[in-house]
Amino acid sequence: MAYWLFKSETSTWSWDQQVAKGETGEEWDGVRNYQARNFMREMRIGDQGFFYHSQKHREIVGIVEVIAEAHPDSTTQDERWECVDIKAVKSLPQPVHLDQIKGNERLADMVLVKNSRLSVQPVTDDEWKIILSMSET
DNA sequence: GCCAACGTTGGC
DNA sequence: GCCAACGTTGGC
Repeated sequence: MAYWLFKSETSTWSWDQQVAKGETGEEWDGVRNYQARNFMREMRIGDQGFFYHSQKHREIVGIVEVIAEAHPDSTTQDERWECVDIKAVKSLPQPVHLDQIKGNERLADMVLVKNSRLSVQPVTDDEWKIILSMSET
C-alpha cells in the first residue's frame, strides 16, 4: 500500500467538509497539474494519505483513504484531467505543522518541503510513520 | 500583501 | 523546440 498527501486550502475544501462527507467521500477534483494527476493515476483503493491545510494553517490534520481510482474530473469537460475519490478516516491526535516537519531532519526530503507547490504528492513509509509519531506527542 | 518558484502558453 | 511572458500557488 502506498501513502500520499493531499493539499487543500481551507476556503476551497476543508478537513471539516471532508469529514462531513463520511463514508461517501468526495472527488479530489480541480487538479490541473500533470504531476499531481499522474500521482492520482497511480493510486489504488485502500491507499492512505495525509490531508494538509495549506496557506493560513500549514498543517497536516487528518488521514484519508482512496475509495475510487482515477476517473474523469466532473468539474471539467477537458478529458486530460482525472481525479480519485477519498474519504476521511480520522483526525490526527494533534495536527502536525509545517514548522515541525521542516524542523525534523529526517523529513528534509519530503516533497512538501522540497516542492511546496505540488498539491498531490507521494509520502514514503518512513515519512508516514515519523509524522504519525509526531502527531501523538 | 509580497514575491519566489514553478508550470503553461504561444510566438518565432 | 526554444524561450519569453504570463498566471498561479503557497510560504513568509
